Amino acid sequence: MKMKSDNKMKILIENRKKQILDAAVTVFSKEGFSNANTDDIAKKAKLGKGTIFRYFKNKKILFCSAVDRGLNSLKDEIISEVEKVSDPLKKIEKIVGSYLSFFEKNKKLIGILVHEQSSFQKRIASQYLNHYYGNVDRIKLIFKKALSQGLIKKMDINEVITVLTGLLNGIVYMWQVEGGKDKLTNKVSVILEIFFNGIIKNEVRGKKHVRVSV
Amino acid sequence: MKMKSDNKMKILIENRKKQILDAAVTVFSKEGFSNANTDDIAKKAKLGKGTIFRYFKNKKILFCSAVDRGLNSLKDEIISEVEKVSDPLKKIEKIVGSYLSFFEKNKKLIGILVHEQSSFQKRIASQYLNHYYGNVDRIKLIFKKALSQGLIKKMDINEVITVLTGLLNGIVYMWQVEGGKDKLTNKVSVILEIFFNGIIKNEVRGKKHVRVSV
DNA sequence: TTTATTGGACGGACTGGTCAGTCATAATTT
DNA sequence: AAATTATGACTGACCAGTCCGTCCAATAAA
Repeated sequence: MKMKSDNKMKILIENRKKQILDAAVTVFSKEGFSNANTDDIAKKAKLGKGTIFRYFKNKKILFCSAVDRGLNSLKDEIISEVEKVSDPLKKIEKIVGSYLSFFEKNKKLIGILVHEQSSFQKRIASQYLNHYYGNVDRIKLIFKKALSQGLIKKMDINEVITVLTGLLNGIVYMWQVEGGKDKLTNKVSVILEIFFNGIIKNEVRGKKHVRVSV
Repeated sequence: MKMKSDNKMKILIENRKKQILDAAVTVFSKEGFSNANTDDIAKKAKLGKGTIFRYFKNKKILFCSAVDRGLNSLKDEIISEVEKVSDPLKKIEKIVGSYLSFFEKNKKLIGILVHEQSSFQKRIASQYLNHYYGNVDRIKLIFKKALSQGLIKKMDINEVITVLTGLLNGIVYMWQVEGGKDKLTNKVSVILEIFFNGIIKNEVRGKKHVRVSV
């Protein structure tokens, strides 16, 4: 029985998988899940179609692997940026900055994440929300610290985080819909200015009273 | 030669179309464009498949018609709410409130709008952005007035609007992903508080300086 | 009023094309 | 030469859109 050393083996397999995932990301991003066809992915990866299915049991698993790889690297990047500073407000700045910078560098992923929601509502519940709430827990700690240090107003932290994450997702999404022309990271300063200080003039603040009638 | 009066005819056709669109919205929302099959839509509409295609040339046109109907009624609803008040800040409140309230009432549409982006990148450019920017122009006027009345800080209005619309889209989207449990309109007050006043405590404002490093 | 005629609305079986996934064979590695 | 890895033609399922037969309601004829 011939056998490569387990180690060498694993590296080879990982390389092949990476090669396939890279092709898959490109095609899925352009075509969406249903429209993408596996022949195209194989062609793009310069492999036979059979090979694709040797490494990923089926199209769905291939797609989900691409999503997971993306979400994990997003998480890693945010964490490593946030750790660079200690002040809670600075950490929030880092979250916003690294989130936008990540998607600027990984534009193709945006399409894929949208498609995931579109094609696998079920999976969302488990996988995406896990990723998402994994991050949210970490973010929550940062806000709690900001609150205890008296930096931010007394507000429901969960609601504030919903607004921030919704805001980030929305901006990234719209940027991509509009064609991703200008730099996404240009928007960091406006986002932070509004999120931290709001749009209302200081002189006016308090005079006008926000009362909502839906 | 027999012929119903043109008028009666038109009403009949409109009813039929509405019946089909309602079924289509349900199925497309649940399944997405590619996954939805026209047999199911026909069944849901209690019509034969042939009939569906008598009223809508093909699946794509049926889908787009559903999107258009939705976007138009969203636009109508926002405009009618905004017209009820004259103060620019109150108008902004109305935009936020009616936007969320619309999607709370038309939850199925959220899925469909996501799918549109997912399935018809090309069409987005024309149809959706038309709708979108049609609204944006109207919103821009409101912000300009707020600015000229000295209510809001001197900021790039386009950027502010990007943030607001991104924020709204993002919140609606996330709400739906999470299952649309609690009332979406509950979030109006936090959104406005943050958008108008920011999260930072007044005492702290200005001391801490926002400086972004991406 | 009753019966015949007819145009067009409707249904759903059918078709032609597409594509995920398989498998028998070929190539390559050990 | 044995074992492992790669390949791409093939197949069976699926589904948008068609097409022809049925049915009904409105008019005309009796």
